[in-house]
Amino acid sequence: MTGMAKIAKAELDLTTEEKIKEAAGIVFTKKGYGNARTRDIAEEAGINLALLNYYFRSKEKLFNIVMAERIDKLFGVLVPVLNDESTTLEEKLEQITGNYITMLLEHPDLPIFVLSEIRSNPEQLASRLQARQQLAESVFIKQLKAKRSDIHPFHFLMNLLGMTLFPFIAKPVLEPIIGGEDNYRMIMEQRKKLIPGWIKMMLETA
Amino acid sequence: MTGMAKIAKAELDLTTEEKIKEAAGIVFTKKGYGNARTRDIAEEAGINLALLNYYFRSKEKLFNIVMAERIDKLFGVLVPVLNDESTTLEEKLEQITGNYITMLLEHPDLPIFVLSEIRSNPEQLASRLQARQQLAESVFIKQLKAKRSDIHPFHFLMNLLGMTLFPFIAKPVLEPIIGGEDNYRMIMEQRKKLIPGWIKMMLETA
DNA sequence: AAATAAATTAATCATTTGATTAAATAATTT
DNA sequence: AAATTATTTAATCAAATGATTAATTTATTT
Repeated sequence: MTGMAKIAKAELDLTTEEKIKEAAGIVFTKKGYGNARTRDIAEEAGINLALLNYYFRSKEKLFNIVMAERIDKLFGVLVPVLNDESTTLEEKLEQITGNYITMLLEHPDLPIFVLSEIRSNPEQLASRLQARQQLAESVFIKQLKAKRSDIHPFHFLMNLLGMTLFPFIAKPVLEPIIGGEDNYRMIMEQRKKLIPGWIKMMLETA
Repeated sequence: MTGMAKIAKAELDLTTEEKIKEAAGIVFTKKGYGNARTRDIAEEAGINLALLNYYFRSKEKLFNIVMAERIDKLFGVLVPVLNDESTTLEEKLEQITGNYITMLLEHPDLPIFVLSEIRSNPEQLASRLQARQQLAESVFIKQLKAKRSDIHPFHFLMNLLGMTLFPFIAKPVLEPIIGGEDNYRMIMEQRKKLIPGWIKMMLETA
């Protein structure tokens, strides 16, 4: 009612459209496209179901918007680093691992969401990743080749991403085994330094 | 019509129940529970839709049977090796990587299927993995601790599984980048020897 | 062979679910 | 303020979908 409140409200609250998109992100990410109900999303957003279609036309269109954002988020950590001419290979390793682990501790089910939706709908989504040539000719790959010409550079990329992302992909299985959220987080923090070290080791040892 | 044909048919063909289970495995694995239609499964199996419910009562019961089999298949590669008192740590590394890669080249979407269904339904499924204590006290973990007491043994487990499983989880993204199925398979065959070597390196280098 | 049980099918049901409509309310423009 | 446009809601629709039923065919038992 007061000016204060008005301003606070304007800053804190999201528009209806944003609320729906936020809710859709939560529900789609948790349940996947097929298991998500538009009614779940409407409820999560605290809006009437019809509004979802008013703003986004259909479940599929809403999903595509959410998915595009998630793909950007997941690959946005990687792509800029890969083509940075100004950093060494070692710096790139540290950046990629550090950036990913920091981001994924906040959004742990991002990788499994993106990858499992790509699997269940390869035509639509895999095409959106025009990484192809882009990655193969990246600075990062060239740096790897220069360091170890005897082993295909993709091996090291797989190792880096596997060691970094897999613990999040398998989190529902690993976390209880490790002994809860705090231990899990601690282990992941340790890996920010450990993984780049291990990759360097692989690159240097004959 | 001939005796020959009869015998061949009896040996090659599956019972209706088995056909449905096979088809359910294919459809559920490709699409996930939510995106799979019981009609898809019936069609894949070449049977009438009603037969699915005649044999399995419901989509959910059928899914649980398929999922239990898949969980067994995915963890069956790991668990027996982990508790083998008769093999060295190094032998275990080779067995786990070799067994997994061989199996996953035939069933590449097994890990993402199991892990993404666990994510979208943690209560039901995560409980089925009573690995907890079992894994933490396994021979494998003890051998890791004995070799490197300064680093939590789960780090090495994550590395082993991450490097081995992640390339399959991300296959839809990686395979096109690598340059098709043949190249992908070749890289994976190389990793059977490379991964155990890298893990040994991590364990030995100070 | 007759009777009984098991397997299969076509048709249908009931619910869920994505989407729409028409009316009501709120905001903006004239 | 009146008119217009944008937003929101309750009610409803139509299609998809999991499941069932009753009848038919096939296999097994008596």
